[in-house]
Amino acid sequence: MIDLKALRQDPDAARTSQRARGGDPALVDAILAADSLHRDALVRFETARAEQKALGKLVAKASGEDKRAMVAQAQSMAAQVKQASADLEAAAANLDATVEALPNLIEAGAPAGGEDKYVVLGQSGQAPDFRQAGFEPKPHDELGEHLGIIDTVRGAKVSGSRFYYLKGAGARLELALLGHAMDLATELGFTPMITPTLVRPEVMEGTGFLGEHADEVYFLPADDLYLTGTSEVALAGYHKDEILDLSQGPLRYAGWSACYRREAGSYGKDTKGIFRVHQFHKVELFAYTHEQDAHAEHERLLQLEERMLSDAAIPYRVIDVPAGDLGTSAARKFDCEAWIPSQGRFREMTSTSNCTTFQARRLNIRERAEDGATRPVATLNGTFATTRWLVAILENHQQADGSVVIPEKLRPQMGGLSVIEPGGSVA
RNA sequence: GGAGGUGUCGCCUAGUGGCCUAUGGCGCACGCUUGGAAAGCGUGUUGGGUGCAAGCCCUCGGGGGUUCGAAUCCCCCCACCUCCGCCA
Repeated sequence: MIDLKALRQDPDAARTSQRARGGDPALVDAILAADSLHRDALVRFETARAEQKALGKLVAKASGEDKRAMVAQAQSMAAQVKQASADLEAAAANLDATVEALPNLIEAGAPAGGEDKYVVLGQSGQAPDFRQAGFEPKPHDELGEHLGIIDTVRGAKVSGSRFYYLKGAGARLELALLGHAMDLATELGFTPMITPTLVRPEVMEGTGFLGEHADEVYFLPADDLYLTGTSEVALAGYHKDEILDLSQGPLRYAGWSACYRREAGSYGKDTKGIFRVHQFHKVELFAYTHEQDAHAEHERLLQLEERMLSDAAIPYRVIDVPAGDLGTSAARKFDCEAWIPSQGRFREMTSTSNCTTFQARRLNIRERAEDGATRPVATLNGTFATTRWLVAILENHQQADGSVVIPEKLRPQMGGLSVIEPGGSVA
């Protein structure tokens, strides 16, 4: 939800943002019109209600003939209030629906335009030169099968396509990766959290995942609960309807959870292996900050993601995601993309978004300003490690014989194992 | 899953249709007192929205309903507690 007050003061900023996203600037004028109608309806309702209250007090004191006359008067007043209330409700619903359609205002500096207008901000880590080593790199699914650590055939037998088993050293590698991510996040001042993955509709709605991502989401009608595609949902919902104290600095959480995605619009894309699956695990960083600190926090989240990618020895580049590809809540988004040797291109591993106050407004998460009034906080999120990273680790660290060297930082959590060999030891 | 109970302000609590503004206590804030403090005394104190402000509106777990008028009566939902059943 955008800031209506700011929109009234500077509608042009919103129009400009809409153009950068490839959206419709006329939406801004529709909101202003709906807002004005709502404000009028509010005044009418409040006036009628005040009158009714005053009259009620007189009725309470009156008796006999007086009272009967006044009750009659109060009855007609009640009808007026009812009408004003209905009008107000309609105006509010109309305003909500109109405002709902407007995505967050983009941050200055975000590239304008669609998906392909991304800007590469930097690159880090060395892509392995397999040609020089004298062999063709295998895709991760082949490596996984060869090593006996990824079983998509049985995954499909048991659960359908895009399901898999991680087995032996594969299971351990994921635990090591996510375990290391939790350790590092904790060391960096994030509170480790294991979050619910089933949430109520209002939480799903509030975090904005029922908008454009609605058909990506699993729903359990028997219980009226949604399966979350990221712990961002539970971490944002955590402080719903609360007034936070950020005087000691931002609230930072690292959420570990299973993630569920229907991948409805991706038939035929990334069908092999575990790159795009219905269920995976993820450690997500989440922060609540003052609105004015959000930009700095966003840069910090990006740095931390980069540090984690380095720990996992994954070569990557950073892109500034263009406005047209930001999603509803984000004002700015940076993705880290790993080099995937078998595909000869970079693929998304992390994504960090600055949602400014957009998400917090919907979820009614505020803080106390110096003058005692409340104001919305900013929320930010970023990927810290996921199952998908195994793809990058396996492919970039494969050797000619199909074995895979485990990144040094992950070895302690794998019992010191340094290489995954076919049918080899797990420890 | 079955039966019963509870939900009022930061905490405890009064309040079964109108009593000016939802009790009272604790806590908290400010003041008086004091060399300074404690105690004592006095004042203030549900929260939220909107407005420069005065003010106005909303708020008794949430949502509907009855009524001129609802914390109070009715319906639905939610959370918690007790007992029974089932279970990793």
